Amino acid sequence: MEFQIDPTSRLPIYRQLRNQIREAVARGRLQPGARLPSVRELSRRLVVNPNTIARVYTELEREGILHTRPGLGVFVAEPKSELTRKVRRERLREQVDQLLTEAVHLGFAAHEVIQLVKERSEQFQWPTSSRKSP
Amino acid sequence: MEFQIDPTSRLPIYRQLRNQIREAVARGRLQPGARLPSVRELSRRLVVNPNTIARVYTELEREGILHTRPGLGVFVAEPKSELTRKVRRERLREQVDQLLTEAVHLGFAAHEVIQLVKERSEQFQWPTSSRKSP
Amino acid sequence: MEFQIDPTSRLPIYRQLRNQIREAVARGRLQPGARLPSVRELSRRLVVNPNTIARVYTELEREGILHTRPGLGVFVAEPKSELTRKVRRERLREQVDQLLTEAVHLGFAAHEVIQLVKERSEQFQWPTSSRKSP
Amino acid sequence: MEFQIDPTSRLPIYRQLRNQIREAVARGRLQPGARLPSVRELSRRLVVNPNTIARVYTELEREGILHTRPGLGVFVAEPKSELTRKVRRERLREQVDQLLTEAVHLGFAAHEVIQLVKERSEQFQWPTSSRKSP
DNA sequence: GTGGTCTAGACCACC
DNA sequence: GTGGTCTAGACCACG
Repeated sequence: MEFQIDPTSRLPIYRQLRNQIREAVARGRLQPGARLPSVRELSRRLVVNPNTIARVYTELEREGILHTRPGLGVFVAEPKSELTRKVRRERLREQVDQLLTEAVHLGFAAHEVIQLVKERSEQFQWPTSSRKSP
Repeated sequence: MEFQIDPTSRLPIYRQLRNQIREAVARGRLQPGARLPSVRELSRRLVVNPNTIARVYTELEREGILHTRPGLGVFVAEPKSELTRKVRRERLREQVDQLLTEAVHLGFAAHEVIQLVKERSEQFQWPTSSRKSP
Repeated sequence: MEFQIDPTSRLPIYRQLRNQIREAVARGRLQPGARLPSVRELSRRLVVNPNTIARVYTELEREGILHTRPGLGVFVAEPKSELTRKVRRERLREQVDQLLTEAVHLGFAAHEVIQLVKERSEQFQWPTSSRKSP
Repeated sequence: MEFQIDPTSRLPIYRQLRNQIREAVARGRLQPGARLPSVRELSRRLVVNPNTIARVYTELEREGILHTRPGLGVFVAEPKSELTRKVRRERLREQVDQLLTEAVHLGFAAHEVIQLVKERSEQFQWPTSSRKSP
């Protein structure tokens, strides 16, 4: 996996990296069980303080996306969602409204947005029916 | 227009207000030419520092969403996007990928996301200009 | 609120503090809306690095127990649980089994444990029926 | 006895195994006098470093739960607690408060916790000694 | 080797 | 004033 940090971005480094890992997992480019670079290695590679990398890994572990095996490294966790259906639904709705707001201001038409969502969704790895979710 | 500040949100006040105005415009609840409350009035109504309100108006003016007519007030601007099609398309794609990433981690299926986008899009006011689909 | 750190404990400082805040909230000694000491103040009081205090506050915010109002301080959040009933049940069961294991090894009888749970439970602030939980 | 190591757990291996043995003894699934697998054998079975197994046995021996008879193997010790009633009581109280704190934050009611403690307690093997209730 | 914790001190955004 | 982010560098626990 290639991760990239833009130091000129107003988005904090740890958020940039966190987003990239989240997306890589969602696309299936990082499969469950895959090992991520060690804190120290990624720190050297991105020229970022090890604490910052560790923070990203810790946060993603608390989100249930990664898991740490002490002494061995950090790995992609099996997907699971422990949140209520209601909460999950609400979060999704917020994201959708945010997308639509942006789309209107960018001057797109509704059908263009829907079309793009359909296209891009093919590049993501959607949960199978056996997925553990409420 | 009723704006609401949620003090329990981790989102800064000025971002909450900015988002609400952006969304109100995108939904057509604030039409081009509509006058917004004065900085002083909104400041009183929301119990928020006037500097914070002024900052929001300034930022939205820089984005081309609002327009200040000195001595008269702040108004919703005519929609226009000075960005090239390529840049706008790229921004939309980023937003879509972000939505899809979130959706996967929340455990939704692709068709559920598409369905929700369709539903919610009916509540927004899409441009009527001569813009064509890609 | 009086918080106390035992530097000789094998439990990390941030965990000690985190547990104390969690318990204070659960007992109702810290009510929703109450303001906690600022990072810097608590840092001085406990002679602990500000980063360590900030870490505790951040973690408890992500657990939904505290919330931060930038520039104003950190406050106790309204109680809510976004987890599935199943997950919550499972977590409780684990805690109970852990307690019972400990009790057996300490040489207590079952009725003594149950009696103590009843007694101590009166000192905690249990959710009301209107509590938002799945 | 079947012991299981969950490599996805954030709990160190030696803690997982230690907890499982403690719990098995408390439930009576490992009776006093029972022989545990040798370090070497358990190491092979769980695919875990022998040092890690040895560490667990050593710790549990220090706790008085296991007893090593050189050349013969490791055995479950007779239950005894050398702690004063006061210390034991205090430890139990801490565990109970920890459970109740967790329960409140998970959104349970007091009677639900008490009910679960009663239910689960039937699966444990309580001391039959002459100890009396307080 | 791995990650986890803590300190010290800097700079920024928010109100 | 408040919290948020980042760096540098130390020490410990784990396997």
